[in-house]
Parts: sequence; C-alpha cells; structure tokens
Amino acid sequence: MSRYDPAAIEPKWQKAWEEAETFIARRDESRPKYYVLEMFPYPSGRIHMGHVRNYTMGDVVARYKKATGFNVLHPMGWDAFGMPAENAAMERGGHPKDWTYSNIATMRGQMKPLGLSIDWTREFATCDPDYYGQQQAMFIDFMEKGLVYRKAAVVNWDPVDMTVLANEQVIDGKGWRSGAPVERRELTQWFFRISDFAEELLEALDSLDNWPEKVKTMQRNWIGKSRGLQFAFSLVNGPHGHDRIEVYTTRPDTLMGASFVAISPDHPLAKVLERENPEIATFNAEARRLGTSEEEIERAEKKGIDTGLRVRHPFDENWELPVWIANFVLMDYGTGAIFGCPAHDQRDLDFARKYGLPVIDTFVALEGGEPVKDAAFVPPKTEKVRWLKNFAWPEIATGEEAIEAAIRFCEKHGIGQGVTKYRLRDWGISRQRYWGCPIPVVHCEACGTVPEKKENLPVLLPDDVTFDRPGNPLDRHPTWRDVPCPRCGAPAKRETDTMDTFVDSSWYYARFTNPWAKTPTVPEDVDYWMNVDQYIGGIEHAILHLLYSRFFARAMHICGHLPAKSKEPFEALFTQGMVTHEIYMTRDERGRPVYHLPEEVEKTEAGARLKATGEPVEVIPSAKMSKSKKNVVDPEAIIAQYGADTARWFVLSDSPPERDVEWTAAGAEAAHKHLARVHRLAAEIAASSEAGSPEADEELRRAMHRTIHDVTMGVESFGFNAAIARLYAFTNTLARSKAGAEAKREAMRTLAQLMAPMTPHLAEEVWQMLGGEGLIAEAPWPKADPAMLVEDTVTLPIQINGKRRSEIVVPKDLPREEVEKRVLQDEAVQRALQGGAPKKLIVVPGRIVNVVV
RNA sequence: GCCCGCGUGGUGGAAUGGUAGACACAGGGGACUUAAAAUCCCCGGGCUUCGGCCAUGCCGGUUCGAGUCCGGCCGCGGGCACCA
Repeated sequence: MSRYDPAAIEPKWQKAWEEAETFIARRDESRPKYYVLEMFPYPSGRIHMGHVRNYTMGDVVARYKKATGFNVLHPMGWDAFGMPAENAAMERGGHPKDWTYSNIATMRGQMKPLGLSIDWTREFATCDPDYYGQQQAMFIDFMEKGLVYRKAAVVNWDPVDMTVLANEQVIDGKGWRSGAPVERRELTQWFFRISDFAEELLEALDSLDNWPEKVKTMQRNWIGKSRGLQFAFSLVNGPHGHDRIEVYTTRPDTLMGASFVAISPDHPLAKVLERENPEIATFNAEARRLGTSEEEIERAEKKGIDTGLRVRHPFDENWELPVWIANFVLMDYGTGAIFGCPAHDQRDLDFARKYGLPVIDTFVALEGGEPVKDAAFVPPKTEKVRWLKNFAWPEIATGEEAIEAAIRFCEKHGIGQGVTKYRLRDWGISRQRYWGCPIPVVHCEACGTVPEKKENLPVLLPDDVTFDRPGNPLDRHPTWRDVPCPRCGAPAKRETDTMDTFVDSSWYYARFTNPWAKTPTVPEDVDYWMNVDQYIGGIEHAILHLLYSRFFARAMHICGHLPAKSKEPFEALFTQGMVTHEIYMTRDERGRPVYHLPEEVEKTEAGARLKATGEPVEVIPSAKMSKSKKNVVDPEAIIAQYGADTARWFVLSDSPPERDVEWTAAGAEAAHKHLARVHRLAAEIAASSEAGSPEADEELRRAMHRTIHDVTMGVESFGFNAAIARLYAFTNTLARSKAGAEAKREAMRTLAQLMAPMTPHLAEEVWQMLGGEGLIAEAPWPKADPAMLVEDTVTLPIQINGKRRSEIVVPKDLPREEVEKRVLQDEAVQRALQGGAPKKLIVVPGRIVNVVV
C-alpha cells in the first residue's frame, strides 16, 4: 500500500489539469458563466500566508462553481506599480522594473504549486505597457467627458530631500529619511471628479445585497452626506478685500449658542493675516507641520490663536464673536470655517475651556436639564429636548425638527441657504513618482494642457533613469520630457506626474475579460463575463479601493468601455480576515524603528532576540502582516514539508474566513495527518471486498447525504471551517462504519468530491483509486437526496425556567398535545412541579420545550 | 480624535433567539509493539454537600428562553483620502 506522498501526487495532477486545459476560460454563450476574483497581489517579493488564505478561498468557490455547472473565469494578475519598487531601487540599486518583474516571477513560482484553478493565460501586470497604455487611453476619454481636471492641492513636502512624501513616510511630522520637519506645499495636481457621483455612489449601495453591511456602512460614512446651513458672518474689522467669512454648519439650531468662529490655518483669510502678523505666521507654520493626513490633524492637541478680528452674529448686529485660527479645522471640508458651539460639541467645549470662551446652553434635557460643565450635551438628534434659545420652533422639539426649522428661518430672512454637502472629496491621482502609469498629457505654451494622441500611446516610462537621489527621475530626465505638442507641433513638455496606483486596480477586473485586446475592453467579452460574481479580499480595502472601483466602472460606462449593468462591477463581496503575526522591532542609532522578519528572530525564555547578533527585540502584538513591518510568514516551507493540500486545508480549517487569524505553525502537522488518514482509508476501501449489513449501509448513506448537504451549505455561505468540521466528522463515521465495500466506495468517492475544492490533488488521487471517471475537477457536484435527510424521531431538550433539565425522544410529527403530555410525565418536570401545574408550557416544534413553573 | 468591526475552555473555534463548547490542536489514560515512531480507542470548562450552582470581556435591559437583540463601559484590530 502506497503512502500519502504529496510531492509525487501534486505535480502529477497539476500537469493533468494543464494538459486537459481544465481551467482555461472560454466564452461560451450556451453556458452560464461565473466570475470569481480575488484582489490581486502587490508583488512584494514573496507570497505570505494571507495570500494563501485569500487565493485558496477563491479557489474553493471557483472549483465548486465549476462542479455545479458554471463556465468559470478565475484569473490572476499583479498590482505592480507603486512605491516599494522605487524604495528598493534607492536602497539596493537596480531598476524598479527589474525588481518588480523578478518578484512576480518568484511569486508566480510560489503560487503555481498551490494548485489553484487559475487561467494563467490571462495573467498580466499593471506595469505592462500593454495595460497601462489602455489606462492612458481611458484617461484621455475621461478628459473628453469632463471627468478630469487640475487644481492646486497640498502635499507633504520634505524640504531636505526636496521630494513629496506619502503619509506613511511622515513619522511624527518628520520625513522618514531626512528626519526634517515636513511642510505642506501646494502643487497643481490632476483629479477625477468622483464627488460628482457622491449621491449615486451612496444610493447604489442599497442595491448591493451581497455586500457585507459593514462595508456599505463604512462607505456611507465616508461619502458623508449631510444637510446643513451655509451662511456668512460679516467681518467687523477684516483686512482689505475680506468682509465676510463663509461658514457651513450641520447644527444651525445652535446658532444662538455660538461663541467663536474658527478658520483653518489654510483658509485664505489666515494666509492674509500671517503676512502681517508673525505670531499667526508661527502658529500656521506649526499647524502645517502636522502634514496632510486627517488622522494626524485630528489626533493633535487642539490649538488656536485669536486673530483679533471680530464678526457680527447674523441675528444681532451688536453681538460680536471673536475669530480664531484653529488647527483642527480642515480646509478640505465645508468652507474651511466653522462657528463653535461649546455647549453641544465636545471639541468646541474643550477649545472654549482652554481659551476662556463663553459656553452658552441652547437646550437641555427634558429631565434634569443641568447646564453644561465639562461634558458637552450632545443627545441624538431624534431625542426631544427643552430649548432655551429656540428661534423658530417650539420649546420642546427634537434636534432634527429644530435644524429644519432653523434652515427655513434663515432662508426666509436671507441669512443663508440650506445645502446638502458630502464629505467625499475629488480623487487626487497625481503622484510625483517614476514607477506609475504616466499621465498622457503634454503642456504646450500655446495650447495649454493637451492630451497625447491615442496613436502615440502608450506613453512609455523611460528605462534610463537613476535613483541615486530623491525626487522624480522623470523631472530630471534629459530628453523624455521634450515632445512636440500633439495639437500644434511646437516644442512642448510632457507631464511628469504618474497616476495613483489605485487607478491601476480600479479596472483590472474588466481587463481580465480580454487582457490582450487593442482597446481597454471588448463589448462581447465584458457583456459575457462581467460582472464579477464573487469578489474576495481584505477588509482593509473596504473604502478606498472599492469606492474608486465603483466610480471607475461608472466612468468607463460613460466612455463606452463597460455596459450599464457593470456600473456596480462586484455582485457579491466577501471580506476575509487578515492573517496576523507579531511584529519584531529594534531601533537604529537615531531611535527610528527597524523591523525584522520572524525567521531572523529567535524566542527564548529570556525574551526575543536577533539570531544574528543576539540583540534584544521588542515584540509588538499581532497586527496585519505587512511588508513594511516585516511580520510576514513564508508559506513555502509549509508547502515543501507537507504539500499544498495540507497548507490549503489548514488555512481554511482553523478559523472562520471573515475573522483574523494569528498564524501559528502548530496544527499544520495535524492537517497533514488527517489528509494521510483519508489517503490510507481510500486505499483500504479500494482493496476491500467485505459485505456489510443493510442497516450499516443505510446508516452510512444517510450520513453521506447529510454531509453532502452540510458541506454544500458551508461552501455556499463561506463557512469553510464549518464545512471542514463536517468532513472530519464524516471521515470518522466512514472509518468506523460496518457498511459493505460497495457502500463505502460510494461514500469515499463522495468524500473525495466534497474535499476537492479544498484539497484538489488528494481528491483526484482518491477519485482515481476508487475508479472515478475522468478528472474530479470536471466531475459534477454530488447532490443530497432530501429523502435521506429526514429523521423519524427527534430529541427534544426540556428546559425548566429556561435551563436544560432533561430531554425526551419523540416521533418527528408527534402532535403538540401529545408532546405536552409526555413532557409533563418526565421525571425532572414532575420533580420541579411538585404536583402543581406549570405556569406556562412552550413547545417549539422539533426544537425545544420550556416549562415555566 | 472620528468611522467600522471583533471579544466563547489551556489553544483555534461551533451554535436560523431554543441542549453553550460541534470539529480540531495541545494535554491525560489505555491498546498494539522487545522498544520507539506510526496507528487505533477512551477522557477533558469550573465548583459541588452529587440536589445542584457558576460560566460566552464587564455592567444593566428586553424575552418563557440571550453567545446571539438593545443601552453603557473595557480591551483589541481595520480605515482615515500619497502603503497596497
């Protein structure tokens, strides 16, 4: 009898699938299609367990759907542009292109042994000129449709390295390499008009029935629709040209509680004032050191400076409010100016207490009604409160009612307008970097910004660049920028900004339907293959990637690259949990963190230390595996030791797919043992000719159909771990069964089929051992016979006052009165009743009985 | 700080508002063996006066019945627009 030998089995069946072209997707209008897509990986260098988990889940769905009769598309590609390639070039020399393609080759080589049912003929990388050339063509289409524009926007500027920094490169307000305090700098940049679609993107969320509610909630909050009042305070003593401050508020009902006006340090008025007033200049400069990230700004200590300017309250000429500059007011949201109502906003209250500004209660709770002290009074807007400063509604009213009344009042008196605003901002896609898709635009002195001619696409990235100094090599390239204007032919300059890599990942799903087309998409292929029926990826992409993709699909539709049905390109979304791991950190001589891979660290009783130097290592609790933190586990060793099926089985079995899983090597051994047991059992059954009793045969068949049912439900609902638990149980049943050889062979073949999506190589092997016809990968999914699922009797637990005390076994369809009778005869019930009658007797048919005494 | 999640034995986890701990891991005991490995079988939430009692992060609520629903805390994780 041969032993389970994955090293022999797995390559054999992978070759068989390849020769049979089992997973090559071909358009076939006569069959229903199913498009399974996992978020494609960034080619960081090695695959990690998160990838294995992600792609195995997708593979289970793809193989299952194929078995149930669908024509499946399951492609793979690479999200290949981005910062790490340039960082690698700066750190180690070499070219981002070589680094990227070599990583792709390595990772493809690591992925192929997993035996994924991927159509590799469709593989592409977003840095392939073929792909980004089509992206440039679409950019030009977007320009024509008015979906693109330029405006000034702030970036993090490193004044020493003279370069733009990503938010992640700003650490405590300093550049990660130079250590210099970061400044905000304005640059003219390219934007997509996603905010024009805010309402549509919000409303359409309701139609995404197969998306997780939490993702839709996050997107709703991100879009941030609000109703409020826009109005202006008139300035009493404004500088020349500034006689008013435009303000937006969602709480106009609290206008009588206003105690100050605060403007952003980036507000035009703040910029005028800083020219005259050194203190204000210092304050603003300090505020701008926070960089551009909202998180940084919100978490910083709330500070302000009194400008000395005063505004008039719109309701009262004689009521003057001070104007402050505050570091927490964002220029990007609303008008960049607010009024503060400390009684009903905690942040405003903290600010008022800090700077001795008045706190004016405008409403109090119906009961109690204490004036505000240290905690702002912020009840839900739907709660009725007692108003002390109502101006257009009754004394007792909800916030909602008061807001609407306040807006109507202000509109009627010409004070302001009710407006709807969205938090969602336009999508800035300019990056001052080399390794990205060049924006296909030429700047001409006579013609302005002119799109490149489509026949000149792709605008290729030049290969002859160096990364020996910071900044964008495209800017300093001697010749690349010099091109004739596509319109007038005069000497002109190319745009040197490249696109945000989120653009690349916003349409790759559509490109997979025909990756080699000479246009971005081909109508017949997108019509047939779109939409993605099941999209699978990390929850960390819940907002940006998914929202951008939803916008991009709409923009592609407007330009004729996608049909109307694809405006929402992902029919169903599943967000898997992350694979987490501890982080190992030391610090360099300047105190900056240095991260280490798990294999570089050894853990002893005295603590963790570096294997190479013995230097103590700080262990930070588990977090998402990320290349920057280096807390990644390499699955290659697991695959080499146990085989791909063990790795696949293990990542699916131990944890529910949507939950995070902390990687641990323990347990892989157990998974392997189980697969070896299945193999051994199959061999025994294949060689057996024992006769069994009809009762044992029947019992095994019932268990088999129950398992088919449960596993099918599990796979359909992403309950992979539960499905695997059922498979464990059925293996135990089968191993102990006294059924005859024929019944066991049938059960074993079925077990192989049910395991095939998870452990496809072993399943093929077992299938072959038991005389299964053809490839199991091509075999139809087993069907549970409903008649075999019905049980004749049920066990009813009996609760007394909600606690389980006993149970009775009754025929399935026993009438309620009869059940009640038998319950009352039960020993435990009689003891509890002590001769009395129950207060209440609840019978949930087929489930439970509760006796209330 | 703001938005969104999650929290169950020693461990990973199971449980349409209906028997809390399925299925595994680790552990304990046994069988087989000269022995070991491998394999197979059995036992494992805590306390108990053996009647029961206490247990799903903590505190309250709704319900005949709450891990599940509601409110408030605590802890952890994800996102916060230039990481992907």
